[in-house]
Amino acid sequence: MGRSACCDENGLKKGPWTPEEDQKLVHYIKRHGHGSWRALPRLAGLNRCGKSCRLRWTNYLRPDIKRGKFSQDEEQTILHLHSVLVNKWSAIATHLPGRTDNEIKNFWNTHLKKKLIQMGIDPMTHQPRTDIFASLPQLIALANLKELLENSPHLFDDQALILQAEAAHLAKLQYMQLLLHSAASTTTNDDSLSSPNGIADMEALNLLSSPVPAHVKENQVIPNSSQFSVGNASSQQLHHPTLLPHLLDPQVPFSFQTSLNNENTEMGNCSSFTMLSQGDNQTDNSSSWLLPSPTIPPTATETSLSNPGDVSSNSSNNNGAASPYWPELYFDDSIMHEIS
DNA sequence: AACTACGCCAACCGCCGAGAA
DNA sequence: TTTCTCGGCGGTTGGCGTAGT
Repeated sequence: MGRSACCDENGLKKGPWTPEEDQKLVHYIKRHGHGSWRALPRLAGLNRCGKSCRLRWTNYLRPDIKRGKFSQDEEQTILHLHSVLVNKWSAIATHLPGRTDNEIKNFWNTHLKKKLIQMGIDPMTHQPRTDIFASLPQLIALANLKELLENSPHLFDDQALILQAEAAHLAKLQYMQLLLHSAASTTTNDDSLSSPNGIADMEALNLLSSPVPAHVKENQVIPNSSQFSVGNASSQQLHHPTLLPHLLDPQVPFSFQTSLNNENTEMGNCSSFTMLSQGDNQTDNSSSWLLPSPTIPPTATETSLSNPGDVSSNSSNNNGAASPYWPELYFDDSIMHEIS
């Protein structure tokens, strides 16, 4: 059970491989096979440890390695396999010919994990996150409306909507207050920020400062409208990954269009507005958000004393008990069906 | 143009299990 | 049974390139 001795040897070269070293390694393995990795460096004339040679060969020099960007199919495969196998990179790699475990691991850590976090999905469980951070992306999207309205007032003709965006912005501030309160009460005896979820939470916190994408201000339009509403108690809660990127991904342009078809809901009067996709000029099958009219916000004291669990329990409650002042997004069942 | 921050990814580190001595 | 070597694995690091200021 001892440690590999080769790593402890002194005088062996480390760091990036030179083309000459690559050539020596490839030439030797093509002629003799790798055989014993421990003996290989000496036989091949390399001043490296066997482990370094093995990694260089398996991760880079092997002739059957596929390089370049991951395809959509490969990405889906990784997501699926990771939901089953978790961080068993070598096992995942066996299902992706030409890809190494190292390459898949890097791709996961630099792309897919962040993508899932932005969608409000726990990258370890592949389930919607149920803690207070789970609804953060939605909240940010709402809060950013305020900036959108401020920067592009000509896009909107609904004074009530402006008030509602102001309310969403206030909610963002209160949410941050809650987070600070939560952090302050846990720093002394809690290592949540160093836990896997803590890291995700830190990344989620970074999203708080995400700006309104520039193209939004330019009133661009994107394909395929998406409809969802805010605060409609009878609708299905939004934890669907398909639409959030439209709100969060700067690569996905979108714009808004308001209309004054106020509706009475359990949340009070709602104004709808539409998220338009590129090339979508019609409003009959376009999509609307229903923003609840502002209500009296909880006081700072009430907010800071709130149990974060209350927020998440609201989030998981489809019976409409959610506080109107914690912005929550809901899908109508028909829309969920359309998406799926 | 210079500096900084950030993302990407090749390579390393340290642990583990299998199997040989 | 114990000890040791080896190959394999997942986590982490550090250097490089690029975007932003």
